[in-house]
Amino acid sequence: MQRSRGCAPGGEHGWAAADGGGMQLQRRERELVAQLHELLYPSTSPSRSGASSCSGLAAELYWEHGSSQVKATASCGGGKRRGGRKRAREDERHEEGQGQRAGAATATKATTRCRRKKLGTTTRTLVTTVPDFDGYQWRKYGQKQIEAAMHPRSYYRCTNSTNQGCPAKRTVQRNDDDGNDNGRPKYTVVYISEHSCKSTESAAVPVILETTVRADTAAAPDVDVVPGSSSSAISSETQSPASSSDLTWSSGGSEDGANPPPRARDDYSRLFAIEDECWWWNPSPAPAVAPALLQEMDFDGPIRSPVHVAAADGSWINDLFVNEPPFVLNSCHLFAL
DNA sequence: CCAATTTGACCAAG
DNA sequence: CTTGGTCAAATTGG
Repeated sequence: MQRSRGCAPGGEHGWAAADGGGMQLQRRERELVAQLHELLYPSTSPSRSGASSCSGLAAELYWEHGSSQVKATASCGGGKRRGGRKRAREDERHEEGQGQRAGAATATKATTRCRRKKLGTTTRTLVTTVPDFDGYQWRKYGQKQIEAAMHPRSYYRCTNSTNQGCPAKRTVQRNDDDGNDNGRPKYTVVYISEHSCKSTESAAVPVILETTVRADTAAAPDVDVVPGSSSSAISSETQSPASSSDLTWSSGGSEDGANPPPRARDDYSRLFAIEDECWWWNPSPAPAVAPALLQEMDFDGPIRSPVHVAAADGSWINDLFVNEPPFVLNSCHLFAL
């Protein structure tokens, strides 16, 4: 199984695909993201000065640890549609008889299949407007309409699951309540298990996610890491055009993140400055795409976010997901301390 | 032609 | 029984 056409990291949702030869862009993206990572969480490496902006990520990032209850909403298969059809399982059943039902044939499946969440697995929940942007490559293996949710839930697993047996999985659901009143649907992304795969060319660098996970050790000392007992959240007002450093952190058990944590907020407020602004990735004059126009885009599914990182010297290094048109939804500026 | 997505069936946990 | 998670054939885009 080779990925000659691999999509950009996490890019398998609908319209995200269709990369031409953006391998380089992709790589670049990873680098930038890695930088971002460092800027945000200089835990292991000394922080560097400089500013970065990651569009899309802007919106909101709620993190929860442990087996938290996800609210739902999804990434329907709105984008590109490839295939899908009925499966003649019934026929199989007939041929094989009942034996298969609970017997032999099931054996193989039974071993691999793991219904529901395992108790031991780690789960992290993220609420964002750009569910695709996590630096990993995922392969969709299912979609399900959840009862309580308006939108279906998409199931992804790491593309290296087969190669390296990476257990990492994730589900993406579009929130129904957050509404599109502002053209930016949010998605709840639940990450199950951690990546055991080595990031090769096809696999992007573990970005924000991993970092955030480590919030317990370095990034957010305040945050309790006990699974299910705490959660941290970053939220930003994506609508206010100039609401920079409008962040809300929550470390309580509330899923909404209503409790403004102690100092975490302070620290991160300085790190984050989110603005509802659009950046064009191309240094060269890009088509004047009105921000407003962007909001009108109809996102049926998760979107991949472009990355904009500022160089230390002040110049902007813009990077966009491969094959993406020169525009972004919004951006978040990250200012390193 | 290959590989990723779609999508309904399957099936175990609650 | 209900519901959510997974499988895998079919399908299609590149």
